[in-house]
Amino acid sequence: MSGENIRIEDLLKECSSSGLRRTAALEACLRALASAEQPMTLQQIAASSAFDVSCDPATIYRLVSRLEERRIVRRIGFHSRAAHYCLRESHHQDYLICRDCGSVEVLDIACPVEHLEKKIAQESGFSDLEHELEFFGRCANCQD
Amino acid sequence: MSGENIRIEDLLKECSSSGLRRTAALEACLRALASAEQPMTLQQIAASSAFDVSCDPATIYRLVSRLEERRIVRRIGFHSRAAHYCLRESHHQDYLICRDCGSVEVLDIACPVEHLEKKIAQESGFSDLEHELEFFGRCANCQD
DNA sequence: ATACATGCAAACATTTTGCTTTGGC
DNA sequence: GCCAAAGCAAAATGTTTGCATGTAT
Repeated sequence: MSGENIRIEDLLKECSSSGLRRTAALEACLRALASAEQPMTLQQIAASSAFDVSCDPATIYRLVSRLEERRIVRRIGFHSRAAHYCLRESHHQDYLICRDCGSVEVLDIACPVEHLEKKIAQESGFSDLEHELEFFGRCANCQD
Repeated sequence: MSGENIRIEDLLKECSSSGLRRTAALEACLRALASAEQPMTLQQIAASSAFDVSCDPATIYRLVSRLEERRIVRRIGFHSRAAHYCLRESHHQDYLICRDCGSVEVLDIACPVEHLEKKIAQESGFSDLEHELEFFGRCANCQD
């Protein structure tokens, strides 16, 4: 777990140097996100066992928004009503989602889209390009 | 425009044979979707000039839901609060979205993910797999 | 001491449902 | 005539903002 702690510490430093204050809610938020195996909704963050302070939903909303602006977290759409968030890992992840039960699996594949990104950036004039790739289907459990 | 009409007619036949009734709202809905160059929200469908009857938002919601179940339309997440929908074209489309102004461009690229889909289906046990690929960035106009 | 962060409450946008009436088959 | 579709209204859900108070720097 000390590796985890170091990771949180690094993230907190990044937050501080980008102007955020080191509050209990911020730490809890980062811990929750770091401990998750999948992208989480704001509700899931609040309910996470790693989120050990009580705080208002609006606070989590604002925290995660600030983290997103600073590109410390990444927002992911999926198809649920609520947005999902995850720490922006060094390597990009794609997802496999069940249309019926909503389960999410991380696809740790070599994403075939990376090289396209540069080409699209050039042709379109867009900057700061990134992509989101999801596969939707029906999982084994839901096929009956 | 007669090509368009034939296309709508085909879609209506498909709807009928899958149990939907041919109502004015259904026709208007299909026309709106067929005339759009981009995926639309339910509101945009209602506001489309091709949507020439007045009808309740709940009706459009239910219509589009039925069309989605029948896989006549495809739902797309983007990152806006409202879901977007488009007719399920024969060929798959990917998108380029501006994080700032929300503009959407259709990327008519040869999508490099198609072949992955089968592999993922096999390994995961998922069925009816399809994917969604979006690029997010900042468009030329918003870079200042 | 000064901003930034939080809690609380309320507004908002969109989706979703229940129930009655209408209209396609 | 029967059952699906539409209209209307209301609930549910999740996001977003305003303002007073608290707290990290």
